[in-house]
Amino acid sequence: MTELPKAYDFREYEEDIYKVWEVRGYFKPTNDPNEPGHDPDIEPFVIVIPPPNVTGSLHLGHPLFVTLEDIMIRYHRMKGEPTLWVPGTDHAGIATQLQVENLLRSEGTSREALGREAFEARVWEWKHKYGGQITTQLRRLGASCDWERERFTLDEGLARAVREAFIRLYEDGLVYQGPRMINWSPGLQTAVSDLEVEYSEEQGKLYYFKYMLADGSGDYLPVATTRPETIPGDTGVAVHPDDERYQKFVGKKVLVPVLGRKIPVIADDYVSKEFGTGALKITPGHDPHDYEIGERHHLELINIMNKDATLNENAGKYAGMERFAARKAIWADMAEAGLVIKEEPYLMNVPRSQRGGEIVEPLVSSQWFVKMDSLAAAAAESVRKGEITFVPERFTKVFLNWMDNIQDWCISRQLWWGHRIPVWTCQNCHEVIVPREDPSECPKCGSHDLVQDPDVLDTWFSSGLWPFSVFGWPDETPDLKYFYPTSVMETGYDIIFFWVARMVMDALYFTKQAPFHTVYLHGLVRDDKGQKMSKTKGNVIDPLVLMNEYGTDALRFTLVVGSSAGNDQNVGVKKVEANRNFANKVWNIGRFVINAINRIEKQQENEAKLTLADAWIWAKTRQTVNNVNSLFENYQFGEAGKQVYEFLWNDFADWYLEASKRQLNEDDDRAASTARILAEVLDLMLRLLHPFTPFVTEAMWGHLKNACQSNDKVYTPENGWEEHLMVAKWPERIQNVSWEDSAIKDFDLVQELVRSIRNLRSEFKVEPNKKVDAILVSAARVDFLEENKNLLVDLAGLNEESLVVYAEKPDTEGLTVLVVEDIEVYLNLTAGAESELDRERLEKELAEAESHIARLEKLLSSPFAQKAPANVVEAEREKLAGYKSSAEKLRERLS
RNA sequence: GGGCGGUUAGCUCAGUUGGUUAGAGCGUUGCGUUGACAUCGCAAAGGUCGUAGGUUCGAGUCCUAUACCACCCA
Repeated sequence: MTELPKAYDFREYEEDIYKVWEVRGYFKPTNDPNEPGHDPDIEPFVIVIPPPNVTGSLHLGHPLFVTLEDIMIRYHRMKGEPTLWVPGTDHAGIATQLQVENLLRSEGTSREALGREAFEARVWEWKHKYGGQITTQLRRLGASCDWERERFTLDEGLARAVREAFIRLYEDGLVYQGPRMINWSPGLQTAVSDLEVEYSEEQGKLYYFKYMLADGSGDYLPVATTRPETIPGDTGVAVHPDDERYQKFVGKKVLVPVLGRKIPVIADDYVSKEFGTGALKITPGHDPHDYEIGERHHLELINIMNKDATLNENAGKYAGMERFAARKAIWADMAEAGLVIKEEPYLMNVPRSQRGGEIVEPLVSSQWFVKMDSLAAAAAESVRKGEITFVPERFTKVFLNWMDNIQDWCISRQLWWGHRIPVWTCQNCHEVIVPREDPSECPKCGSHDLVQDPDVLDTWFSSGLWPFSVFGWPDETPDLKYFYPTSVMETGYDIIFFWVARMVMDALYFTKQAPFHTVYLHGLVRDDKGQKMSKTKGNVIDPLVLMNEYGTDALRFTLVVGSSAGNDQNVGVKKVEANRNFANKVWNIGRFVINAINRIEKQQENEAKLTLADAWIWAKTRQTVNNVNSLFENYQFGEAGKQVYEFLWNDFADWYLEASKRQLNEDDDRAASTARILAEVLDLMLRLLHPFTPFVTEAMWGHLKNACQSNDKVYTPENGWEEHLMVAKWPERIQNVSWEDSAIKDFDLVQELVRSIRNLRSEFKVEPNKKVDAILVSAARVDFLEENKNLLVDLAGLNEESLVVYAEKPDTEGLTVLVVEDIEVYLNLTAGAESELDRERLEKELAEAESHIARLEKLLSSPFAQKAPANVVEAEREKLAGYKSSAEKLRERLS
């Protein structure tokens, strides 16, 4: 039997343990529908991974979601359910394309130079080279996913699903193409969806100028705008219908500055009388609100901008100028023409691209859209009916609010990396073909001159299908039949619209079922000061560095424990370090228990009556097991982990292990019984803790199992030892036994006595290893004290030989007293007895007791005594009695 | 403009059926090599639970108002 090292070294275990799990096939679901003997009636637990960006690098969000999902998966697996976690990655159209384009740039070439096909090949090459990185890192995190079912949003099967989905939507009239106002990203040269635009408040200017009447009267309408460069696109000026100032202008024509084009003045209640001058220039081609007003009033729509955000020929002399240069030029010309009134500083909402941050340009462009209203209505209904619930619950409202105000979704992207839109146009007869197989000729005219739409689909279009496409949809595969719908969708609240919403809509539409019954949303990870982590701030903590330094378990535990669902959390290195220490604590508890097991020589012959410590730790164990079960059922993983942590450290290690040391040296039956309790409690706790910190628990459990098996006199779990902890049985709730409450109450008293004695020793500067002579006095608790005086001897450092218990107070001359409820403890503290210090201490204690007595007497004479539940009142009465007897003893001593 | 979350110890945060002296980790202070653990142990200091009302026998927890911070939607 080799001695275990004093400290847990995660490097020794993590990699090997993960390999063993995988080789043993533990990541694969039991009751696999593709294997013989499959029982379709057993309900599986299934999670599909929120696929990380295939070229992305690991950040702290990954360990967070991996840990949460792994916790759920391991918990259900240990409960014996068929459990499947499908891993995979996302092709992330824009992000990936940009990365490869950067690479090409460094090679002095570009995607345009390569051409579409060569570029795509290049991206695949990149994907094969770096795509594995992220999944390797997920493995390091301990993710127990079924790697044989790993998918990629751009793999062949998913491409089929995407095409099928597109075609069905098209055939049902839910996908359409047409010119609409969209968000254009000039740098990326693609349309983006509304969700990919972020608005940031920035200091800008409000420009006031004159819209001269076309009748030559010299009268003008004062107008304010934040974007003078769009003036050439103006096709109207709007005022509020009730605005007396401007009513006389409505219906007249005004002249577009510099260009001199005549445009109408219209009345519309969209205009706010208070904003600016109360008159609004309308540019239907370059502002979403103006677009709507333009539609209402049939205003002309003029596009003045090129795709690269320079102005075009419709802007007259400004053609070719970049948008912000044009702003200056136009304003200068207007000033010269005497049209400028004033400028004032103005805080404006600037639309910026979520990726890259450049200013997005609203403009009209022909794109593909998904019609959302019916899809959204179905999704909202499903949630309202309770088919899908959110954790935390408050996101239900967020979700429904979005669904109720849905806009059509722009799904085409002018990129080369992604699912190509499966639409061909016959160049001969202009027939539009949306086929399931790539066409070679036009079904209408037979022409072979077919051209496919050059655009690709928004990545989220394929992500939305993920919960069923990963199982082979549209085919009715065994996996789809058995594992779909899935159970829980776990992801960050920041993609509730991007992803969760789309999944729900797609699933209801294509599979007629909600894709999962529960959505668990986690918060964002921030640095230890609550700042968003970003490379520019330099406050990014690399998870790999943390794992290398402190171990995976420490990182996992940190991210889950001490945070709650849906709330952001701050993570600092210190916390991870503290949890590394916890892993070490678990390890050393294990070493102690194993050592105890190894020293047992004789099997337990007679039932040893439980000691107070035994009864107490068992009661606490049961409480912990039951609490953790409830917490898991309510998705309160952080609190569950914390409870195990506190039990192991504060109850088991600090108290029971200490108490067990003597018991292990008593007679054979007692020793064997104690070792059994140690082993059983540790076994249970390792099981409870395993989903959180899978490595150290698996490692220690293996050692525990070995020790128990090589000394099977001691302990064997009810159902025997499983192969590995990962597939061991989860501890279900344990029934309460009658003696638990009194065991807890009694041990609490012991703890209080021990703490008081320790405090007093510390106050009187008694050497830690000095045994103190003591006398215990209590009329009512002689038996209790006799039975448990060993605990006081061991835990409080009393002198065993001289310790005596009395019912009646003997001569205690020269001894220092402390009082806990009706128990007096007289200690022989040579330095202290009868001193001023001692007196002061007793007076302080008396004062404290008296203040409690006053407080409780007041409480108990208030309506509380009648109205509060009996047990609550009783508890207060007992406290009062305790304080009263303490006070009495103290007063006696002081007199 | 609408909505949501937060405000608890020096710092970072827990605290889900309201139960009566409010918890943890880190930090601080003092003591410590008792064969599980110095990646540790024992102890100490430290909080009118943002503010003001209300409901209640009882409020960190429920309600109303309000301040500040953060976020989401428009």
